[in-house]
Amino acid sequence: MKNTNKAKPAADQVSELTTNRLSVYLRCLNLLDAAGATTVSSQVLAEQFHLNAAQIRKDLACFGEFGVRGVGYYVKDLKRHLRQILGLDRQLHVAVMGAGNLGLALADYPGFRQEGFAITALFDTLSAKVGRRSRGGVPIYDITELGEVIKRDRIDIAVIAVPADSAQHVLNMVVAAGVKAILNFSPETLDVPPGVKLKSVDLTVSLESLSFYLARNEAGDHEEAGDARA
Amino acid sequence: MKNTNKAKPAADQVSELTTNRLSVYLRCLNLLDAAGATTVSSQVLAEQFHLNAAQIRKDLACFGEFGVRGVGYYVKDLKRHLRQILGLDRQLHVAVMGAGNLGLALADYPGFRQEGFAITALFDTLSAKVGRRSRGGVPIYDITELGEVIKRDRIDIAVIAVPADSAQHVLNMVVAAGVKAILNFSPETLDVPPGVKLKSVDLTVSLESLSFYLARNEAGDHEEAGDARA
DNA sequence: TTTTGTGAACTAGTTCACAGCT
DNA sequence: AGCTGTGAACTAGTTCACAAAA
Repeated sequence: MKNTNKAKPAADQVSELTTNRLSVYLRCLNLLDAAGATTVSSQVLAEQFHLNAAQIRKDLACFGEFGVRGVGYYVKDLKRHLRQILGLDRQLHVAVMGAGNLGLALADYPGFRQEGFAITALFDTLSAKVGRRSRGGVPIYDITELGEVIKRDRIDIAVIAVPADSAQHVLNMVVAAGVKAILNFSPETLDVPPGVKLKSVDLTVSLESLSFYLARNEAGDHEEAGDARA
Repeated sequence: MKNTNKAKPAADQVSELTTNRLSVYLRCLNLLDAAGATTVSSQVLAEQFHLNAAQIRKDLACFGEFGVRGVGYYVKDLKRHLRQILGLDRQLHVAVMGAGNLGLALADYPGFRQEGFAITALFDTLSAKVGRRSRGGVPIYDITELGEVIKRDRIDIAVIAVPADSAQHVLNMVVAAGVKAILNFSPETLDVPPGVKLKSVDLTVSLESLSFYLARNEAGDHEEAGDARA
């Protein structure tokens, strides 16, 4: 019954919600480690962000038995395991498509570099931008050089930050160049071939959901906001 | 049983997943309207983005009966309803906290202006930035002017794009100034008082979930990628 | 006939509660 | 005693399938 050191049997079918939380756990462990903690219980971890202790244990249980009963989890140990599970134990190379405001900001975003991602290339079609660099020093290439640069820099992940009307076209290009994982910021429903993972961040949807909340709560403003019932 | 023209009985308890989809529906309807379509069925709408027709009907049913049996939905009509439900029938004022790369990019992001949001203020602590403007013309104020400007510009939504270590502090300030809805881009677990809505976009988590996918699929590369089983 | 609106069935995700290690 | 790992119970979300309306 002991798993023979690799991953657990059911590990193929891990939900996206779980993997997102693993990222969050890792971030918290980095903090705890920096603060000098050697062990942490799921209880304490759960209180930090507003989460349930059983959920944390279940999430981790998908990948092995990392805890020690009566003690909790060894911070450094669990950190290492999470990094390995998330594939952060080697450097991943990232390219950003579109050197507009958003593309340039993402290319220089410190949060990406921090966890071991290397953003090594920006792409654009505007010849005025090609050949220059982002403030942080990421070179801007012409989109026609895509295939070549992606091979050379061994790009693992492409970030799409181009206008909506060219998003699908650009996606097709990076897929053709062999990229298997894409983070999309354009507000479009994009099609990807099987075997390629697409994750979308929709900024407009996020803002509009706040607008929805405000519209609802102004209507029922006489009620105590936040948890009005019936 | 007919709802008396306003919202449906159970409309208070609408899930976030549903409201996010409403945004997406609206975007699609804008496209259809521009393309000259007068009606659309849930079936057709569902095929556009990869979604289920029953789900679209259920989502809409939370707010009323907008469809016509045998016909579908009148595009202009449904569009107007969705705009009203999402609170986009009036202009919402947005302030961006943090005039770094990301804050400046968000302040000028065209997708926000498009659906009727007005980004009217940026805030920062660096005196070198204060008094200047973003490329798109949004003025940068000192954070000490926060309360005053938020009142004057009637800010409805604050976007947090400051470094992680000052995120909670900045959040407290905008809440104290009376803002009831916050879009957070910092990678922190933030606390908000009841009655304030916080929505977080975590860029690092998004990238790391792609990393996880890649790590998994390289391990089992012999298998047909995308839906490998057992 | 076509397509909505919706109860019923199903699937996924979360929380509880406790046996079993340390 | 303390805390993990996990089946069982529960809750939320999705899809099916069909009666009722145009």
